[in-house]
Amino acid sequence: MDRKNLLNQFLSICKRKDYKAAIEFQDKIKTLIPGKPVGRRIKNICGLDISFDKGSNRVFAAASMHSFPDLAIVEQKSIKAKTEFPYIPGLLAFREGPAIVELIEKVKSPVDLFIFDGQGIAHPRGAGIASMMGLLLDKPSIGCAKTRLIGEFKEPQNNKGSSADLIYNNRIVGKALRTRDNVKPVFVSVGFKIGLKESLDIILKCCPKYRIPEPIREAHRLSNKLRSDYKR
DNA sequence: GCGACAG
DNA sequence: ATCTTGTCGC
Repeated sequence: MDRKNLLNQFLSICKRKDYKAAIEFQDKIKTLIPGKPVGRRIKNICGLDISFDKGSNRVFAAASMHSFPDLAIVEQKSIKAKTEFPYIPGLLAFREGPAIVELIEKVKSPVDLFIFDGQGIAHPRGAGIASMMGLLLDKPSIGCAKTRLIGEFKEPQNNKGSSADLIYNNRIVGKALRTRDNVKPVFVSVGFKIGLKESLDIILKCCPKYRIPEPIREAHRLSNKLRSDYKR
């Protein structure tokens, strides 16, 4: 089963809203996750996020490309799309994935790394949205969620840069990372083809001023802007 | 059965 | 996630 087939299979499941197949798909691909880390130097980081329209199935996906480590905006793209899948904890990728795939086709700059607003391997089946999309798009990726999905952790120290292990099934699946002094930590986990230590380092460097990494924060702004502009 | 539960 | 005003704190 090559990448193209996996992607088509994934999109089919999303369209059919096949919850059972979705879970089986995650169990099947988790053997390919997190993949072997790519040592290549990271120059361009792409943050991704989606905003939703309250009463419809419309979604607004945005990508914000930043040079690294200076974090300058290199390119930004956003699209309007539709989603069939509802939000179900553990199956987020099936709701947001199709729009992400469509969006990525419009991004022209070379991507070295994706940062997703959600979990990587810190997931019940080791297949959070960052891991799944990293695999399907064949790009290194990091999961950076605002809240926890699974696992236990001890509160990290209150200063920026402090972190604590996120433990699940007796394994370290990620870290609760303080990206600013005295703010709630974010949950960082390996997505695809990158190590945890490097992930933490990168996320921290993407937060020179705010709790949320600049690429994701910017993508979030973009998707919300597209939504508000659309409603007029 | 009960509680938890990314966005 | 989205719906929303004021409000507490650096």
